[in-house]
Amino acid sequence: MPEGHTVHRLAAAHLELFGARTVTVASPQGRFADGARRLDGRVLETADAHGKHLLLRFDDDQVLHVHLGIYGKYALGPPPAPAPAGAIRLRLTGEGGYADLRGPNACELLEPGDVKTLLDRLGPDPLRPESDPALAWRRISRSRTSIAQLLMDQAVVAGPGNIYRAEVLFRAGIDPWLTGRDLTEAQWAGLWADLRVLMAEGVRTGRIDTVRPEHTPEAMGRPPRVDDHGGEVYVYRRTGQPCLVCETPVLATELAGRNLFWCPACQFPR
DNA sequence: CACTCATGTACAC
DNA sequence: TGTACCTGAGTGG
Repeated sequence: MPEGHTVHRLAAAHLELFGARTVTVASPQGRFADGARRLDGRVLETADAHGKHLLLRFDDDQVLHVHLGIYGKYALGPPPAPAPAGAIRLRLTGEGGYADLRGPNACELLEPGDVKTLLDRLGPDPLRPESDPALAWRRISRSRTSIAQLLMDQAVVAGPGNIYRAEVLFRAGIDPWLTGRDLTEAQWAGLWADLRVLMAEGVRTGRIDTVRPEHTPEAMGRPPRVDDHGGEVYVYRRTGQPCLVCETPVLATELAGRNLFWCPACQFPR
């Protein structure tokens, strides 16, 4: 379930489970057998998330790059690791526990130059304190592309995915089809600040909750509800259901191959 | 069992 | 714009 907050949690978890200790590395499924052999027995030195990319650096300066893509999943836990089940591309085991990786978009060893290339093509990550939102604004303010599409472009902003995209636009009351160049700088500042808040909370809790206290079902006098992805949201995957603020049915459409959800009343009529 | 869908990206045309 | 990648969960028969 990978948006940026998940990957930042994974980085922290890797340091906690394996940091500064020897790690056993295997590829039970076999598709990362060569890489696993090269990493086996090394010490994990750093674990970092940049947007949705996880970078694990080992004591011989080898860097493992993992990107979960849309299917990828980690299963982490304390020892002992369970008998391998299903297609496990990568298994790390150590005294602290185990980490099983399935279905990633990328699981590969990177040369130092590759790491730089990777990081250079990412926009600022709201979860990294040093990130500069002005770098994103430079591209957004010149673009004729919709803000909805720009928010999913990892070269513009690194980390947000389809849920944060939909939710942050809803919370700001912004029409998803507003173009980058028609967005005001103040609106961008607001979106960035909200991404920082929401995603940091996502790192803390491991879920995506975006509904403000005044709009919770309890506060609105409605029956309680749980969204199927585990958190509580305004519009993501709520097609046809009443907007939590104004009760207008939530709309959905496909935009650049992904589902986009929005409230046509709270976020401006088209 | 078959089929659909998914919090993503890269490349082809 | 379309399609491949890749795995599991959910649904329907």
